[in-house]
Amino acid sequence: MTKSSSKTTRRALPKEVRRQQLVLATIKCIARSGLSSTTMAMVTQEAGLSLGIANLHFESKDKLLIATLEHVTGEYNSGQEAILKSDKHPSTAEKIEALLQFDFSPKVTQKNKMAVWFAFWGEAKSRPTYQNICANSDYKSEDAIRDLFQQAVDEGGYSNANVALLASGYTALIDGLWLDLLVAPRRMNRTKARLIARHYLASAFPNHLTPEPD
Amino acid sequence: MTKSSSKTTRRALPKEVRRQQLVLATIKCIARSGLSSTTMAMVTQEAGLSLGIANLHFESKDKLLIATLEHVTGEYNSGQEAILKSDKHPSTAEKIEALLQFDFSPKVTQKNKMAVWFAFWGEAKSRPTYQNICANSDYKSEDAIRDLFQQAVDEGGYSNANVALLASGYTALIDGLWLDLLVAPRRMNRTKARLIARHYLASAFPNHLTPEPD
Amino acid sequence: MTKSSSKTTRRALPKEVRRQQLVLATIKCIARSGLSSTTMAMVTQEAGLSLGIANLHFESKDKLLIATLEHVTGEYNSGQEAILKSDKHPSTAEKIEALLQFDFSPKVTQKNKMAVWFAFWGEAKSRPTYQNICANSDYKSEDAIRDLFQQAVDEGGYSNANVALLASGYTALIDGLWLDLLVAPRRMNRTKARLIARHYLASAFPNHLTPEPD
Amino acid sequence: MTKSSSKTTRRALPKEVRRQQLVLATIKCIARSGLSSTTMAMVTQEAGLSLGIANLHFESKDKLLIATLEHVTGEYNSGQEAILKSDKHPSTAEKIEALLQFDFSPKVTQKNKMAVWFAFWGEAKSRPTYQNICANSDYKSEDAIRDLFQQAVDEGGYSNANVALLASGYTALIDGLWLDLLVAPRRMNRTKARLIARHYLASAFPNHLTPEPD
DNA sequence: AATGAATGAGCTTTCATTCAT
DNA sequence: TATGAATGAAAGCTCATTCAT
Repeated sequence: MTKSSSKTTRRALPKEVRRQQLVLATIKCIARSGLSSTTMAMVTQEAGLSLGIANLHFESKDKLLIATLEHVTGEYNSGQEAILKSDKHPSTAEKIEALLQFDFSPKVTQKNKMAVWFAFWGEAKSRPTYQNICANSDYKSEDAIRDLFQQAVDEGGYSNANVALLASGYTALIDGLWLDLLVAPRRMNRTKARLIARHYLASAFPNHLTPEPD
Repeated sequence: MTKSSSKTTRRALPKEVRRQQLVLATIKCIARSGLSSTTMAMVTQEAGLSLGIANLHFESKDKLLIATLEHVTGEYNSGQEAILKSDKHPSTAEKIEALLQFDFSPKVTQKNKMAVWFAFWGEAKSRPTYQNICANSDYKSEDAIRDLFQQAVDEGGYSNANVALLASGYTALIDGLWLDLLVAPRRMNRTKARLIARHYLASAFPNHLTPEPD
Repeated sequence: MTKSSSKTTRRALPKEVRRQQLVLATIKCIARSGLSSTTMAMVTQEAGLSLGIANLHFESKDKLLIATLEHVTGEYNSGQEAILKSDKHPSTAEKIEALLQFDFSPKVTQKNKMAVWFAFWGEAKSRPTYQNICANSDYKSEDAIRDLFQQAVDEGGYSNANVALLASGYTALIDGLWLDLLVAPRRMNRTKARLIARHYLASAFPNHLTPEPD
Repeated sequence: MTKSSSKTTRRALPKEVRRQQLVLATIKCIARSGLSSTTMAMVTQEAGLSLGIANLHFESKDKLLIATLEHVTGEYNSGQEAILKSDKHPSTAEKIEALLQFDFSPKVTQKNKMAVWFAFWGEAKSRPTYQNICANSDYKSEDAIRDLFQQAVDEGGYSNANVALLASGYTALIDGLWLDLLVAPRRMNRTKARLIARHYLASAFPNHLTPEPD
């Protein structure tokens, strides 16, 4: 199972490659064993590297974990940003639709990634650093969504819509759906989750979105 | 306070009292330090008891943690059940209103309790025992909510409403709002969260609930 | 060699006894292996105890080492003080003689103790804590010696004697002789060292002391 | 500066130059951080060289440390020898005076050098190699001093002087004074130390030296 | 039923050494 | 010669668990 089975040579690789390698291994380990049970030995073995290397590239376990959290949140935020700015979805309606697809795409709702996400959230209360990273990611995402919703409101003439509240609500709903996807997979699945989210948006922006997918 | 006051009489109670004492101390410790940093020494000190006592009453740390999780989920589930069955809220509309009040009451959204909740959720993926307890609590709650929503639908003539979906959606939204309450307190507060949840319900059951509180 | 071979029972002993046990084991280990090569495992094994116990009683290796240094310096200082205050040596001349005996007594010039002494001196430059303890012990000793010398001067009419200089000189000479005893045992021995110190004192206080022992 | 300047010509020198560079860096590091905390990375960085180079030129850390100790002791011994053999100080009295100046010259009592000296002495008990180097240096120095003292005795008619004892005593006194200079700088300084040493010599060789400097 | 000193497996971290470049 | 990324043994420390009292 150990990634690189070619134990043959000890090859020096660019710093960024090693860091990436270790972060990915960390994600796997957290998903498999949980945050608190993940050890440096586990991570480095998963990466097919030696024990000492993680401290060489990250100085400490804590910094490796933070880098891992930042990787996951960063990936989400930039993915979301890419969609909202993309020319592929010129209209607001298309953007909302694309956001919905993105939020429940296999990449985003990958069990490994979500497990990492929630593992850190679980520790966030007692770890200001985690808390900040999580909160900032949330704020960023919510801000982007609010801008999008504002456009929809401007276009659609939804008279007394509270954009801020809608954005917060959508963000919370997404978080909750992910949680159920992870924790109660027997009752929740991607399709169902996406449908619930769609209903939420359709009820707010009926001119942009139908409650049922076409 | 630490020791049983009367030397002469020893009741059968103490056993359950000790367990309670330890569970409450565990909640405080998890909220303060996180799940992984909570030690037996911490918990017993917080409870004002001796180190050995936790093992005496719970056999192992793991069992104490499980008892703690069960305490928190049980408290929520029975609180919810009490409301839905109570004679104080005879009508469906009143029950929905009461549920909303309950889900964002100070007792339920207490930081300590929520921190415990999410701490375990964070580890759930890699810990089947936690996963089961969390999922079962969720299922139980969702079932109760679905029954309530079914009543509303039966009464209100909401033609093509998907009750299961609404219940899942409401449950997810609540979870997500709690998460934001804990993780992004700068942007989310109880009043706002309750309003978002109310909007969600009002849009599904317009005859039972207004989007804005009276 | 492990001290207590009776691995039989794990018996709780008074805190002070355990600390003493560990400090004595530390002295042996430092003497045998040097300061930097002394490990917690070594010390606890030497004491016939378990690995964890040192941290239980001293919190950290550093604190154990400091306690060890304090033990050694404290022992010397209190031994010296006992002599200078004792009624067994009423006259100044007798006190000087007793000091000389003490400074080269088997107990004080025990290889183990001296090894510890110098091990810490060697690290003192870069470790303020060690430096302070060593310096304070030195100052204390030198002060006591200066008082004694002052008495001798007052009695003996040594006209232009510089008491402070003599005390500093004697202290330095003692330190240097100990060093040679430890480092160059082929050329230095207790008898020779004591003779050198005696000459030093006799040359300063000819009325109190003869250059050769009687 | 780090690299040999001329690409074209490579001299035989560099090898010795590199060793020198590393030894000097080691001295600085030991003085700054202590013997046990000095790492290869530290030393090579201090020298402005790459990590691997120390092993290239010294095979192991231990050999580098030994070379460093030899450098420091060698420097002292050859400095002392130079004085005692020099034509600049033809008379015995002048030689004694010069020795005194040398032993407390800034170069010899440089904090860095003394720190190294005592760092190794501290480990000597448990490290035969260090012990030998230190002892041999001491012996060499003491022998040279004994020869000088013998001359003084021959010239000065100091009837029943024990030259060996005096030489050992002087050596010990010097060591002790250095120690105090390093460890208790608040009470000892070069001038005071030199005065104490001078008194010691003056009391043995009154015809060659006055107790107070001219 | 209660205590807390004692245990030791298991963790993170350090760092001398190696070796592909 | 020279480099510095990579290695992994060995260290200090933590803490769930045990058990004599």
